[in-house]
Amino acid sequence: MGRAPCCDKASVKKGPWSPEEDAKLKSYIEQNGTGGNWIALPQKIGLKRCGKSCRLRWLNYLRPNIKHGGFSEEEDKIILSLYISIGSRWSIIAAQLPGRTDNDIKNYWNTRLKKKLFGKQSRKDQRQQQQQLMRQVTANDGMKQEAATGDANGSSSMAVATYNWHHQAMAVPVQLQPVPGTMMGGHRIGDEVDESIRKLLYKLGGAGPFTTLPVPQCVPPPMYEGSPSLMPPLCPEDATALLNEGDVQDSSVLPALELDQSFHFNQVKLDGLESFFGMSIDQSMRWREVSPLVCPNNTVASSSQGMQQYCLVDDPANLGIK
DNA sequence: AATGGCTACAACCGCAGGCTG
DNA sequence: TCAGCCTGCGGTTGTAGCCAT
Repeated sequence: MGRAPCCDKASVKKGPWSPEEDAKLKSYIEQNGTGGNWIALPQKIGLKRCGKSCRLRWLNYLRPNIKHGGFSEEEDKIILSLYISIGSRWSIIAAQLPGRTDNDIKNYWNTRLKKKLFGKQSRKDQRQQQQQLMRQVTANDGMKQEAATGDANGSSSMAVATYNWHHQAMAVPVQLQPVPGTMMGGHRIGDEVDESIRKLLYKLGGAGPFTTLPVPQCVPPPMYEGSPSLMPPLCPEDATALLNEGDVQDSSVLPALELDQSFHFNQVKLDGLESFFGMSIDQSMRWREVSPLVCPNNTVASSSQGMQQYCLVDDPANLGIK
């Protein structure tokens, strides 16, 4: 027996919302609330929409105080820090950015930030950077001259000034807001505790995202004539079995582990990280060794039991995670 | 001016988990 | 205890608009 569909797909409208539909939904929710039942809501207000669709439209677009586009560098840094720490938990990341929705952040990550991270900038970004650089250069006569002449290596100051986003991201420590509903210093943060977020944070790692997780003691595959092997790491059976378990299989649960393996076996990712951290990363380096570069507060540690802690860029206390 | 490719974003889809009867 | 319902989440898709050629 299959799952009952959330709505009759034949009779519901799909696609972009019209201003009239928006107005109907908005005014109804503002006056009456959702009534705790999204499925019944469209029928109540005469909308030929699926309840899920209404919910999404309200949460991502119609809700008051929603910001769209125009992500600041500070927001970039927060998103990046949290992505490195907890992976694609967009709802948690969104909770740190007032006015932003998980969908917005997810889209922003997929279209912009990921490309920055892996060294590919959109043409729009390139143009903006170019324009910004030109403004800087023209504002500074000396720099302007240098840009025109170039140095002995044939590179100009324009090249030297190439946007180094990852350095900027690392340079400024990110102060994050405590997540509502988490414990801090033995007491709750505020009375408006969001239990669901707290539960979610606990689920991330049992006692919290900063909990310890077993790390398979994998051996890198042999190198062939000095070239990195495409073979997967050689892991003990128990570690492999662990990796096949649902909890650990989810790459977003174990970002540090995933990155660790990626360092060895995915040249594309390696290149991206190398470019991101603005340094040369040796192929033989493991994430454990490199992660302090990502986690300047030494939030990564290995114990003698082969357990590894989550990589959190910021002090967990700043995240309201304990 | 036409067009093909790319980008950004809104919306959809399916799954997992919590709740309830 | 369990089946069904509902919500929330994350991944994916569709498409409008922009840009380069």
